[in-house]
Amino acid sequence: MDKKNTFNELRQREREARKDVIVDAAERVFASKPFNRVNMRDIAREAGISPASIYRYFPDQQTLFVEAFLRGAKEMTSIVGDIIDRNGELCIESAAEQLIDYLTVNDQYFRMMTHFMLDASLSDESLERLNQYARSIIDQFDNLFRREMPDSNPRLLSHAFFAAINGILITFRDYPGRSREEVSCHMKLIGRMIAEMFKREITSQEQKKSL
Amino acid sequence: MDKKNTFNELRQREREARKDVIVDAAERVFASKPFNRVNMRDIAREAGISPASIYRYFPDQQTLFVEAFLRGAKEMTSIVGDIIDRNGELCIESAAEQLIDYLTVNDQYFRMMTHFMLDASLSDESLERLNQYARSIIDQFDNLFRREMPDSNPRLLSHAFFAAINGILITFRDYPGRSREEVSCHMKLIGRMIAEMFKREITSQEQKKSL
DNA sequence: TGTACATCAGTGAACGCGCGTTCACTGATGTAC
DNA sequence: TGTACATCAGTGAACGCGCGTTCACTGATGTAC
Repeated sequence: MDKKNTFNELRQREREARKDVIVDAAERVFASKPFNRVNMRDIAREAGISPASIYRYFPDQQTLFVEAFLRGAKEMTSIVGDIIDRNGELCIESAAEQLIDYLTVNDQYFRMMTHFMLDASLSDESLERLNQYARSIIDQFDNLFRREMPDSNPRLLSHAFFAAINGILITFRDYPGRSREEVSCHMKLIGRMIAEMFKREITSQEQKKSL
Repeated sequence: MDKKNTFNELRQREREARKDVIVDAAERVFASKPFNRVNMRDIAREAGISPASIYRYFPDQQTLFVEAFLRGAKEMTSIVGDIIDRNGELCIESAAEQLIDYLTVNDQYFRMMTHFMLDASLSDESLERLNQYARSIIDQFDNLFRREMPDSNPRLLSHAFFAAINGILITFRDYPGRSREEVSCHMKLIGRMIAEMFKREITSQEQKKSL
């Protein structure tokens, strides 16, 4: 009985490992071409298996895509966390700048996120997983703001900041007739500007409280 | 010779009128279902013609879609202009709020805009037309800001404001588990908050200048 | 140790659907003589 | 006024492609007796 369990566990683990191979392949494909042109055959080719095999591990495309997104997104979260921690001295400007920088260079996940936000008709489960993720990102921003205004609820600020950063990336991403470098520079400029406004907002809120 | 010209002109005008019928139909379809599920057969049905007929007036789908977008977008521009003019007393907050309101209710064009910004691989001509449009919208924001800070260049502020509004709409549009009403309310709250920050930014810039 | 059977990974080929677009054709209207 | 011809709108049907997904099958490995 004991043995049987270990056997099953092993087999289960192997199965998970093979699932991972597919998700890894998916991530690589997403990194290599625009999200909306990635298909199952691409991923199968990258993983070195037949398209049909994918369906042994994932019920449908959407589930795989969300899985791959969340995998990469976890890295994104931790980097966002690092950026925020590294800027301990109320340097919201530099946090904004670094965030924009990171999301410009590694834009696959950002693209996927916007896709899920705008076009996708997701299953309830996928939706729930994605929302959980969005919340975890916004939590990070909470940390950023709470350091500067303890005993306040920074949730609204976090929402606004998150939305503003999203807006900058989406709006200027494909700025026509500019090099990638120039666009990035412009986005960071705007980002810094908005971050300054948030900083001022915080000090103003703190002043009000101390009255 | 004279007669011939008038004849040709007439025919040309009739042709334009029929083109309009198609664009009108397209607009109605876009209003009735999510942008990414609209197809040529839908539009043909709505216009009461066969799909093949559309190709007598438009070389391809993209051209028609951009045409339809720009048609509706013109209305959007003029409404944005009205909102800005109506809020002559530096009421950026209320401008933001009304903008968000309008773009939430008439969300077709906003959806199309994000589509063009993110997914579309457009022809140079379409791209140019869309950029011209984006510039005209940003010009409107310039007007909003320039009233409060004459002799300054508000372009960066306009960019930032435009991006922030976009970000709010995209980020919270499909907020899970909330009614349309609640979502709209939340977006307007965030919008007002950000608008206040912009107001403070303006007065701060003006103070600096007067030193 | 051998045999019959179950389980599961993996696959090539095909299914099926959506959809942009084109083809070959009809019918109406204008034009030249 | 009639006739031959050109032009153009409009269309039903089909083409062609992409792509998610399923089918029917093979082959390997484990299990029961």
